[in-house]
Amino acid sequence: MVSLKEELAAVLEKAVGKGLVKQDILTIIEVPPQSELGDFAFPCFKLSPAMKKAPVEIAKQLSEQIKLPASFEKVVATGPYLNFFVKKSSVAKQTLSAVLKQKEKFGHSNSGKGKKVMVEYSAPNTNKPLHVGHLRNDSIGMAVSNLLDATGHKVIKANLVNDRGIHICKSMLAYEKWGKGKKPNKKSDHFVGDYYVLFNKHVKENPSLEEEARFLLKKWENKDKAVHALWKKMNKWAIDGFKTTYKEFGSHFDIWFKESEFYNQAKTLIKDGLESEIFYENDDGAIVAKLEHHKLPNKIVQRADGTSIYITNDLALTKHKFEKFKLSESIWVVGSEQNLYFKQLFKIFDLLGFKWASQCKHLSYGMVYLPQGRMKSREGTVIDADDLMESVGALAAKEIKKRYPALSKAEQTKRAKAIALAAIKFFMLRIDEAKDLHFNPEESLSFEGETGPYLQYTYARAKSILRKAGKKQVKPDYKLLTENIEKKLVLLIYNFPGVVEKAANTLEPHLLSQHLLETAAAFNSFYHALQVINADSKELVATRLALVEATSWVLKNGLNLLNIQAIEKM
RNA sequence: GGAUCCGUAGCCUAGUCUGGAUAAGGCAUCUGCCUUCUAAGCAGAAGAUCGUGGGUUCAAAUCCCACCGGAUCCA
Repeated sequence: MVSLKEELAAVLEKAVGKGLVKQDILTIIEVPPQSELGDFAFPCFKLSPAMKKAPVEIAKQLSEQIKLPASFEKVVATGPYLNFFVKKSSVAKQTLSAVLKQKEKFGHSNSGKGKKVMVEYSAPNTNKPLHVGHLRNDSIGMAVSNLLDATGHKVIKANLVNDRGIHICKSMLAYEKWGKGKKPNKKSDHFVGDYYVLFNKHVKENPSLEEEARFLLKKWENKDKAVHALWKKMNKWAIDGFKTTYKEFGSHFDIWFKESEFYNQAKTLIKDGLESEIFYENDDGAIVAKLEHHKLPNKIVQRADGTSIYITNDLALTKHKFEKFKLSESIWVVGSEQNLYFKQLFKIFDLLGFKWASQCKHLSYGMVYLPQGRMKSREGTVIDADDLMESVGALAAKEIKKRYPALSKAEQTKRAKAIALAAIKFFMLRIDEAKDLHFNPEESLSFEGETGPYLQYTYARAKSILRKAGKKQVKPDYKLLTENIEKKLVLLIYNFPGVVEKAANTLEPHLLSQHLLETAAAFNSFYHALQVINADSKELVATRLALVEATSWVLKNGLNLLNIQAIEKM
């Protein structure tokens, strides 16, 4: 389907002649600030020098000469702008009939033409439970995966568990000292996390605990049997706990990697790097990647004692990813504090000559802050993921009870869960991924205004109309959609696939979030201004029902792409 | 010390990549609207030196430079 914009650009190219080609014109065409002005606009300033005329006159002249494209009904010169109006009925027919035919899920999974992409997200540490930061990470990771999937790519969702290192040793040490033999008496990842907090509490009085933890890590390095047994036991507790949280939140993974499995697996890479003089050996024996000529600080890739650090494991894991899974692209959903790290990592891949180096992308997102500042898990000042879901769920349940006291307990719980998750996820996905997010547990999660529940509510309203209307007897007549608000809705529905495409290409789910808010707002205005079931004629009822159905389809599919459930009743 | 990101009404954000018409929403405040399809909604009022200063341009929230403030990372 040729887009309206392209149709317009083709005609403008002919009318304007020389200077500008279609590609230029496409970037110049814009949407006027008020819909009354028109649906598309062409500012004539750029033509002024070549035509040696004032933009206002050019607009006037073009408005008289131009031959309108088939989908357009009117062109008006407003000052220096050429404003075009689309033919409502034909766009409505085109858009709505196309949407209504697509009863199924939006998009075309695995069309075969797309890329094979791995999206790595979440990346928990096994010394503590998941917190709001992970929820932002997971929300973005899932949304991006869904967007890529819907736009024809094969997506592999991966979770890299950071299951080794000094942080785990701290939890292990505290457990050895103050919890030895105890079994989890609460959610098992929380049980493990408590010992991490306990360690950090005691280390203030007793700094030698740091030394003991390092000693434990040494023993782990040396494959001490008892230490490995404890490590495995506590990691299992942690990961079992994560799995419950993921299930509740709706995070899915196709594959799990563990950092420990790639620990010290980069020996060949290190050797190659040394031979090709991309790496060099420091005086103390540490291996360093020479990046200073590439406007980056040098990066240690292996410690003086020969042990791996995080980047060493990433070197090995990434090579494994691309080779084993034959990826065309790999995306890391990781916080912005790692921006430099990923620049260095990708530059090292590039220098080592991996041709997939250019297909590595860091989807950087802003940090989540609490009113008291940065979260510090060592001090326990974090918003726990499980606690948050539970408290928002309780809040949602209260709201439901207020509205529908007679509703069954089971239905109440079901709805409360869906609404709470929508509130949390949409809060994470509404804003630009790159921006830091200041999270205030008391104020941040509302069910009103620009929220997930608002979108769910709008969907439920639309579905309610469709339920009450029953079966249509008459065919829609798209010429009957004459109101401005109807036209606005049609154009928003029309734009939905394009927005999804762009959000997928730029890895910016918030573009979709914003579009859904606009669509919902337009639908609610429509809902209040005009009657559907009680409209003047049978034909108008049928036509508006088609509009309602198409809107509900956009909302449902849009929400699902954001990994948010659309609920039929609310 | 160096690098990167951010700064838009009391608060939270969209718009910045790709410059274009009166800077667009939400929260909070105020006024209306439930005997018509779900009021978690709608309509309206009020609220902005787009951090500051300079530059480029017919045109700057948007591009460039400097500075201020905040965050992050590196040493």
